[in-house]
Amino acid sequence: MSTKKEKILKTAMRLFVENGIQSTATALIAKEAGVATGTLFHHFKSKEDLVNELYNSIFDSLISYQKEYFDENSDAYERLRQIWRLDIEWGTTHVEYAHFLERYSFFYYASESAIDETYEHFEHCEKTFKEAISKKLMKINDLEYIRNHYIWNIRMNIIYFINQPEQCTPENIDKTFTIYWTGIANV
Amino acid sequence: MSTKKEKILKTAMRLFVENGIQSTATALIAKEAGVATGTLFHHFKSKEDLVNELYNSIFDSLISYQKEYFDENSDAYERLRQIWRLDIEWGTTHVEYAHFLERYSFFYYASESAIDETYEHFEHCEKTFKEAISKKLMKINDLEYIRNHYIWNIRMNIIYFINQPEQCTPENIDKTFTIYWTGIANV
DNA sequence: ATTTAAACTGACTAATCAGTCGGGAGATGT
DNA sequence: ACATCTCCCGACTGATTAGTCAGTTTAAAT
Repeated sequence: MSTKKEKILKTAMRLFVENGIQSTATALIAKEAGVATGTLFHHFKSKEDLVNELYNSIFDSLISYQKEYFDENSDAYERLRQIWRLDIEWGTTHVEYAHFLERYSFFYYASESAIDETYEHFEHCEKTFKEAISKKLMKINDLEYIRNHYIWNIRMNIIYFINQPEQCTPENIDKTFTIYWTGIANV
Repeated sequence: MSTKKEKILKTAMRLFVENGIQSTATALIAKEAGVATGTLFHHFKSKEDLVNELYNSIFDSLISYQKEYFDENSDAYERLRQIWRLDIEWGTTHVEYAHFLERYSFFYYASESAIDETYEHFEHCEKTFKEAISKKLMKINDLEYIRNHYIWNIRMNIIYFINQPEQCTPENIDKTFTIYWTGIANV
């Protein structure tokens, strides 16, 4: 990939996180990246295209991080605990990515569930949720609820740990999962 | 208040919720409200002014709803249970307001904690959180965490119940609070 | 050395935006 | 009858935006 394209992507992400996607002008991205506006539109056919390419690369980073460390051969509780930890680890070590995902999900905030769609592609999450439902492991057996509840709590914890990095220890991450699980688990 | 001003406020809220605050043009608000653009800027000195006036009126609605039913003379657990229920009741019976608050908090998304500031004025929440900390009622004794955890879970539940209105019964609202409390409560 | 294609440039355009302004309509007070 | 006020109008302005285009540079291929 050309150096200029990389610079555009990097600068765009920084500006999107700093000022929001809508309020970042393509001309500013080009200027701060040290290229002409024409160059930006040579590599990306539109601003939306640039935004989506950024999103896809970030989403790939998250997925590949998960895939690398995820162990399918464990029970539902352990799998949820793993994904929880991996998500928070990834978010707190890729701060700009995590912030971009928050921005992006709002950029495409059409319906209320759009925020969740960001994460919906995790089949291993969905599978685990469905197993939890069929085994009645949780106090509520609505997939929609379980999904939202899990994702929102992870997002909340990522933002918390980013803001309080000295609190971000394996023990504390595990503690937050215990809070989650103790609440949702049946009996 | 003049009829036209009311119409502008009502139309603006609808469009802000539908398409976002930034992507709603003042000219469109005026057109859909059936007034001239000059009339809009006669009643509001700027678009930001209009947005803030909307926010204040919605926030007042939430506060007065809380004040009406809130009982200060109960223990921390009971007070959190009350606020939880009142927030969700208010959100699910004022759907457009709830959505506007989500939009607004993102409109002013400067730092990551800006979303929380939406609710920060609830002194009765803060007081209860501090009591919970001093009495060690919760697994975590960081005010920042307790606040975020509580607010994010309420927001999540409001959006869930708005999307699944048939689930929105007093029993289910209480069930969601039990999930919250069972998780966060100490031992 | 010549051709070819991709990367790159930046002035430019058409559209859109928040906000202005000069004036009209109607009500109230004197 | 006159003055004054608020409400209201909509054409207009200046700034900003995403995206274009005609032409230049660079580098690899023949």
